[in-house]
Amino acid sequence: MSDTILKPKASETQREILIVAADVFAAEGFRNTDVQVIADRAGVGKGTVYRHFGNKEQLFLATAQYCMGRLEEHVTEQLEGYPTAEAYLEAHGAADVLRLIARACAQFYQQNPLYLEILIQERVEFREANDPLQVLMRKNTRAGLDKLMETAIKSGDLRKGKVKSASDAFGDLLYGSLVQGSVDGDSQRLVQRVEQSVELLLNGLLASPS
Amino acid sequence: MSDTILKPKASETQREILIVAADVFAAEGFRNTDVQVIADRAGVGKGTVYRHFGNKEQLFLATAQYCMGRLEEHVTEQLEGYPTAEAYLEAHGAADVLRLIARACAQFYQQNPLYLEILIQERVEFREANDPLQVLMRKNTRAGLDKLMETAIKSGDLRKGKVKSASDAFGDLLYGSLVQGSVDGDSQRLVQRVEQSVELLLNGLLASPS
Amino acid sequence: MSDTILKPKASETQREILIVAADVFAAEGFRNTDVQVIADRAGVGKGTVYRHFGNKEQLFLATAQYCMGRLEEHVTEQLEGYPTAEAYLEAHGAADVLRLIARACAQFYQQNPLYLEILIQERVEFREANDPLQVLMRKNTRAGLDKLMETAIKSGDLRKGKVKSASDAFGDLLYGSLVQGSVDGDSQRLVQRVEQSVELLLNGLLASPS
Amino acid sequence: MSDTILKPKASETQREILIVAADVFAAEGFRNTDVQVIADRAGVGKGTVYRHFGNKEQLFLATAQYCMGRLEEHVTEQLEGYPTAEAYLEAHGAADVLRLIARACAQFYQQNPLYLEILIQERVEFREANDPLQVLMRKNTRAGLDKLMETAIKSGDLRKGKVKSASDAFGDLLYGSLVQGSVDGDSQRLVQRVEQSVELLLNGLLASPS
DNA sequence: CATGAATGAGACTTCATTCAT
DNA sequence: CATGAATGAAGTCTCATTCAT
Repeated sequence: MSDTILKPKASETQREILIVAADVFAAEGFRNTDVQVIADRAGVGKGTVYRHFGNKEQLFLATAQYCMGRLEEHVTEQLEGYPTAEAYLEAHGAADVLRLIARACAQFYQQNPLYLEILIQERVEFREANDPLQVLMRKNTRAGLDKLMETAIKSGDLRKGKVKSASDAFGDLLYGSLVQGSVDGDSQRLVQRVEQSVELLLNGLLASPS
Repeated sequence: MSDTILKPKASETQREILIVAADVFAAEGFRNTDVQVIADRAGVGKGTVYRHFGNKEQLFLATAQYCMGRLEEHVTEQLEGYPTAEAYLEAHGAADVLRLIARACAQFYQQNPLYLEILIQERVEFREANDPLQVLMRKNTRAGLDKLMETAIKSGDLRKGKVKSASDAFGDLLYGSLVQGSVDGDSQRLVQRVEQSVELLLNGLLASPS
Repeated sequence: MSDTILKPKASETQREILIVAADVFAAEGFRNTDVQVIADRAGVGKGTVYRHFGNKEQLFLATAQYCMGRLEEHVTEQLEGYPTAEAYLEAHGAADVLRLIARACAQFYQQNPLYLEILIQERVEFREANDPLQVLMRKNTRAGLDKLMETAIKSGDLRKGKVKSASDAFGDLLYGSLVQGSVDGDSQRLVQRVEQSVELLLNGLLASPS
Repeated sequence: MSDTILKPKASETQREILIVAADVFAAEGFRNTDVQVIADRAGVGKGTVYRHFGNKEQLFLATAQYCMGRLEEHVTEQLEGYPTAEAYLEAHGAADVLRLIARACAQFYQQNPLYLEILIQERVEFREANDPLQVLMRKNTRAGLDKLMETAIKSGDLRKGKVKSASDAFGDLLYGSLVQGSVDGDSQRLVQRVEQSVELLLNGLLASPS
């Protein structure tokens, strides 16, 4: 009300709502979720939720964004002090940086299985939206991944070929492993599954590559 | 009144409803879909839909099953006369059978993009059901895939390693490519994307595999 | 189809339907009852039910009439050979004929508790109908009861007073005992309860009647 | 906006809904009643009705409870200043207290004929519920009635006999008279009918009691 | 700014009734 | 005469959103 500093009051409330919303959306699904439930668990009035996020859809998008942010933080933390994945690449080579990224994602979702639901649901519910979050996120993430692959191909670490195809293959394998891994119920072994899949992608399935 | 054959009327009606339902569910999403719309587009009363399928959920599950069946048919058709993928494997080797399966799936979903939505939605809406269709399908599909991989590893076509991991990697890459490929909007190039990804998985990303 | 005698075929089917209908209506209530269930349990098509009884309401009314008929039969059987209650009255006096009627009704509903539900439901569902069955039945039953009371008063068995009041009191006590007795759950002791109540009505509650 | 007292708003709205609901349920019957109609006549949205009462069944039960409460109030008012029926008994004797109770009930339902329908319907629709309102009410009402009868028997006012039987007879006669009295259409003479029936029960039908 | 009572459009589902076979 | 698939009106209940306090 009269904070001289920077009234983190509002954003504090927003954070709490988002944390609760992530749980509820993940557990119930977007359509199934009753905004009243989120308000109740967050200890605020339903009107407050609407005041902060406008409507249910924007609340979900904000929730997804929050989850993505948490994932990014976690991946960055795993870089062992290197400021960027690019820097890590130069130091440890292409294979290790891809291993690290994949493992970091798997760890995050193994620890926060519900957040994976958010990722999947956004795909279903907002596929037609002009700027579904994932598409936006992908532009960033993909740009980074493409640059990484490009560097790794130029350095000779990776086989020559289209950068885009390599990024696609890595990204799709990772996405597929995370989603299917969580479906198969062994969300406890998500890291292991992803690590093994990435290893196979790196080295190839064939005994005698062409 | 003057049908040559004797009324396969009931199952005929069911098929028509399922075909319409696949379109509507895919276009609108499960929760967004109004059963009335399916009934209207199928040219039947709403009660007829409920008479045949019990409720909206079972209608969706039947729709998903129908889509899966169509996919299986398509894949089988691609086997160039071989009765099973196993037979194809013996004749053409592991690499080609995996290429064929992946390409067949990609072709199918490139031709029927909406059916991919059904696949994805089932994952979201019925993740908690005891026997979501996908889980059941996976048991079959996976059993076949595992057997294929096992044979291919024993024959020396594929690198030695866990059968399960190879199946996971191939399945996850395929699933991820299909889903992400459709998201990225180039559902027109789904086949191309999947082919390139599978090629990379077969031969490995690394220039010098370990 | 070519019975020389009197094709009880149709009425046979009707009887079966009515017997089933009585059970279902009693168990589920009129509004809750699905005609399909009656058709199924009776082993006939739903169309057959409608062919015989026109609509659900008429089916219920026919069912109620059937139950009333069964009750009348039972009461008549209890008259120990006397053709009418009137005849029984002359032979045994007013007290015994009232006891007999009450006991016979109680016996019937104790043996067929479900039929009591039919009685009660008709009151609720068709209270506004021009000729609810009960009203019609009452005209007959009441006419008989009134005549009985009139005779008994003239003979000096019963206290002088309005015939109508005596009939009302007896009928209301009987109706109330049956309904409340079934509610209280001791439908096993319906006979006992009715007998005791009738006894009290006959002799009065007061130690010193005015 | 300028109410003198501070919004008993919620319970006020509830009361209004209940009053309307009593009318509609009584006039249409439970199954026949459309909640929308109640909402419209009460001048509120349908959601408001559901917000306050949960579902149609609970709304009906609340309505029945409200009616019972009104009846109790009315009976109490008739006690001419005596705090309880027990007190009235001591002052005026058994016969008069029973007359008073019966007359009070008859008066109430003669003035509010629709409420009688509620009483009857609850019996039909909720006969299987664990705690249909009537059963609960009966426990209270019956406990009071039993105590009254017990006192009256001990005092010598009433004939010796089972307390339970006396209560049953009085209660059943009253219930039967009210229900049948309303059926017979002379709801205008309900009081008269009940008074005469009770008089007969008190003094007995027989000219020469045993 | 927060609240939560009120709202009403919207969706699922049931079932009495019909009618072509 | 019997059948049961088809129909669609009708009714219950939910929940996103608003707004007066």
